[in-house]
Amino acid sequence: MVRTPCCRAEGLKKGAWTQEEDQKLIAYVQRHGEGGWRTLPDKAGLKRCGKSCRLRWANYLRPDIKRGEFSQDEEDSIINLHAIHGNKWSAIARKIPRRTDNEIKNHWNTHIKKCLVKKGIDPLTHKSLLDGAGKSSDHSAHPEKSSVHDDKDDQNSNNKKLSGSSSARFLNRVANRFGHRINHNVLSDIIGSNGLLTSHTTPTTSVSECERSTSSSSTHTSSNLPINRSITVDATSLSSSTFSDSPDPCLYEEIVGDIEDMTRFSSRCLSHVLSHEDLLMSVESCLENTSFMREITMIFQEDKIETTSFNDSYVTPINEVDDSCEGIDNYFG
DNA sequence: AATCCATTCAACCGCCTGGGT
DNA sequence: GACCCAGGCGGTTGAATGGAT
Repeated sequence: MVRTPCCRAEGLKKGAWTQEEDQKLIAYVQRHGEGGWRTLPDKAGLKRCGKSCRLRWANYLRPDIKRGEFSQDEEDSIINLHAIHGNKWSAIARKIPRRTDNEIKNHWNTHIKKCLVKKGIDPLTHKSLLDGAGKSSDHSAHPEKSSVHDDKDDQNSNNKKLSGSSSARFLNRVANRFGHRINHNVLSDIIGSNGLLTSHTTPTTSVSECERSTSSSSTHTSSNLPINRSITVDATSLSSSTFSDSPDPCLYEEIVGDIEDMTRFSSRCLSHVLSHEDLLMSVESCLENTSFMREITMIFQEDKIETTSFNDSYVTPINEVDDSCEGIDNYFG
């Protein structure tokens, strides 16, 4: 059977919508509601593709759409959400009231991206472009400008200790996933550490500042590590096709039960990972564009684990690594 | 005034996903 | 399970616009 095309090619209008077309579409949707886009053009007397109608309505004609310039708060939110979701514009749009994904996407590409670059921040990874310099990205220089995930209270409340067993479980899963790519000794050393970990969340770079000032960026500095790094987890942009192997059923229940601990652990652990030059070399391909973190997040997603708490702590500053993570610290010297 | 160039953003395109059968 | 369909999504395009020369 031949699949019917989404719209008849012949006689369909393209390009900018006229006022008359808009009125027809608005009138039809108001009368019949949204949906049935494929048949809508005929019924509404429009010579447009159904997709085009849906897009026009969703991005322009819907009454609850706010147009015009983005506020500082909105831009901040977009940057923060982009750090979490990546280019998942619809996911971002859902959290920015009255803005469409298309509008946000455009604004990102035309304004925000440039601002971040101007500030020396990689818009893809949200990491400093001046990686290794550790100078202009001193977070402490602009503590008041940290608008994202600046939840110290959460930090405190999350500061409960991790059991070594949950750490091991998590890393077992990580090892299963990445064993083919990462030196096994590294992970086994970490697993063997049974390190007690605490969570740390940190603010990311202020978004709104980019337009006001380009004098400095506000990522984190480490007093004891040469390179400033923050970890950005793109939880939703992960492709489910990344992994073909199924979750380990033996570990599943325990992992679900320990998710909070594990998210904290993974965040801390990977801070170490990302802060260590030698390991960086060995897993260079994994770390490209923080794909390593993304894929680890994927483990949680695959297990249908609520990622809220993980997202809340998606950035972990290197300088907040505490001494309780003995095994990892020992490994990294 | 004419031309060129950069920027913006509405709209399009192709692919993917989920639901129904 | 295979297939179809509708809707949704992200990337890209290109017309419109404005500034620079």
